Amino acid sequence: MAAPPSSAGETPPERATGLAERILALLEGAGHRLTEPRVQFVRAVAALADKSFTGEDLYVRLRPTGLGRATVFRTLKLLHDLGVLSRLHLADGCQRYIVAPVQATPPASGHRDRLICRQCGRVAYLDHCPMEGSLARIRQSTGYQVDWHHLDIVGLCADCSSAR
Amino acid sequence: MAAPPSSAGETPPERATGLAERILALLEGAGHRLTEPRVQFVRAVAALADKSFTGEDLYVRLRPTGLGRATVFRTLKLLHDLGVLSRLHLADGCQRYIVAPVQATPPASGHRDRLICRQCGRVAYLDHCPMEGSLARIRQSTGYQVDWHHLDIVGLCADCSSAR
DNA sequence: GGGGTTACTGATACTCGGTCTCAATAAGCA
DNA sequence: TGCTTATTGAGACCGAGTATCAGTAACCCC
Repeated sequence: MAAPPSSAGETPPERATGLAERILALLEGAGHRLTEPRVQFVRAVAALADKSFTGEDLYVRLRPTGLGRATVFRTLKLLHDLGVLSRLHLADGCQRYIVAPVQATPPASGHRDRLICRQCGRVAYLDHCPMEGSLARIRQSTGYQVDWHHLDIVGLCADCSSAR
Repeated sequence: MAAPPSSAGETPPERATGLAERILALLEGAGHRLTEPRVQFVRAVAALADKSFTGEDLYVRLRPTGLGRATVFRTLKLLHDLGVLSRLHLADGCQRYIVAPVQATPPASGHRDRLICRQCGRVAYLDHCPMEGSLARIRQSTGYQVDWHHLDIVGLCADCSSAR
């Protein structure tokens, strides 16, 4: 169920540029240097915003520019630590990354539940956590003290389901 | 957050034996041979019921009996295909297995949501999916056609939280 | 019980996704 | 300009799991 390799449906250039600039500013603000390989990496990530991708996807995409494998995974980890990227864990065990949503006021629980399109890899976020009302009930019925939960919802986005 | 290697809190021998017999019967019923290594494997799995474990955990546990690495992963896959085991995907990306709950009447949606204890690895199941009521709302607000979802809830089980 | 067929086994090499190490390079600052 | 240090790419390595293959043993028929 990997996203198709074509660039159809990719983030429009002007939006990607804005996002890349924001990520680069964040990187610089955190005291990291803005090197050429990093700028290329961030641009590639921004072009894939709204979609999920693996480290390998990015490496294949960036290899022609001379970027090394270690650098790709290192920068992936750096952006994840900075909160720019977040990890998805799909049912097949495959790990993918997505650009985390930029929010003025993050939800109190510190997480956002995601919808992933199994066709194009696009990701959407839920405004409200469907679990919110259930946690007290779960604690009562199971005795478990819930620390956090992880919810991934997989389906077809509006575009992909209307394209069928 | 790996489960402690001690055998404290393990499934009681008489329950584990009953479970092992049921799994072996299922294996035989599906046309597979009941070899000595398989019986040992199934016993080890049954002793870990209610808990989650990795392939490596099982291999380490069974290695003294002479069971090979390939056989452990092969049998893990076999039991997973038969529906005896199911896979967990934790937030750290680590994959674990658990003995799937044996039910007279499986839920209509064909899945069960799980609670995992981060201390002892024990797994509990929710009777009702907390997502049930939300799916229509999600479809309306996002346009996504939901195929399936994956929910893992992590916390402390009653025993572990009272032991603190 | 004997023999043939074939599922199953353990050893080992391999794959895949990711990390670690290290010497070379380049960004940033005095 | 020169120094310090973060960053880089190459490549070895790691952990979890899979594929291959020759040997073994379970099962079935006689």
